[in-house]
Amino acid sequence: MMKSEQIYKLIWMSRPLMQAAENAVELGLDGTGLTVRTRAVLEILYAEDEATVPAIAQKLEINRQYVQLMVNETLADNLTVRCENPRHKKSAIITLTDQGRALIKDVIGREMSLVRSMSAGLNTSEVETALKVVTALIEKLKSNIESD
Amino acid sequence: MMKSEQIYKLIWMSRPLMQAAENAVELGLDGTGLTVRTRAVLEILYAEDEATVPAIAQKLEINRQYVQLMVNETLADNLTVRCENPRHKKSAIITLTDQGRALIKDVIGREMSLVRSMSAGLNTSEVETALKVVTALIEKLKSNIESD
DNA sequence: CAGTCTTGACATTGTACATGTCATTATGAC
DNA sequence: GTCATAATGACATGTACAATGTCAAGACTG
Repeated sequence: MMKSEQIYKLIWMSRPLMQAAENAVELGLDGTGLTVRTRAVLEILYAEDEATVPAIAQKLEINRQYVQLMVNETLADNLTVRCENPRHKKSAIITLTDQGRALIKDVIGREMSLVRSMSAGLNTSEVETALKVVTALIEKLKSNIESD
Repeated sequence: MMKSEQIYKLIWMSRPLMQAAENAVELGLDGTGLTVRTRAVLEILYAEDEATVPAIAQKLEINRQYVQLMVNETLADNLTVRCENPRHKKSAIITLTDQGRALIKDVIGREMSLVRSMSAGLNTSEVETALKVVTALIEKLKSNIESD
């Protein structure tokens, strides 16, 4: 098979991969009250410590209005709180509550141990290469779209 | 970075990859009247020559009712036709019309040439490895889900 | 302080499906 | 053949994940 055919195939495998990944994540979220999307919000806050709604939207590359809805859910569930923003009185800084931090930490921990159990049969350099190739493909696809 | 962290990262890159890929495909579909989904139907028919609606649904791993809608669209646009099925009078075999075949051939051809232009900087063995790793991950994720 | 941006809130719309139901055949077991 | 069961197409309804538009309040810039 030619290289370009393999790349083509690889690109189209992104959908099954994503579906399988999200199904697996969803399973791990069972009982937590989280969805894949609210989980994504908590994950960002866990990594960044704090962020405004528009900042989260930029990270997730989806629009701020929808992120606002997701954040409002996490606020209602007491997983996050609004803190005063010294730079902008109307735009609150969102941070995790202790409860939220514990929850996302637990979720990510369980996901990581699942991944570890899947890592048998794959060696480090192969994974590294795969990561590099996929990163490059995303870059190339995006730049192709913008160049129109 | 540890191997499992890299795998974790790779898995989560499937969404941006898929989005970038579908955006690129959508761009290539501009003016054809096709959507990413009807394109998928035509692609299967191009590869398989013929298929019933339930068979297409199985390939796409989505439910037959939705596939029926997509197929009906392609029938309305004269890209496919219903042929008699000797094995089942009610379930027509769907095949491409000459118009449909020419269209999907052209679309795939343009996609392939785009991929070729992106393949610089990636060598064959790297792509091969990436394909192998991603395939393995999909397998592992799916079997994990089923084992519950 | 006038004009422009940013943010949050809310309403509307769209896409991509899943699910349920029904009538119409088909098929397989007897 | 007959009868139970399954497969198919058609249609209705529901849902998750958003995009888009609009507005008012507040913030920032010159």
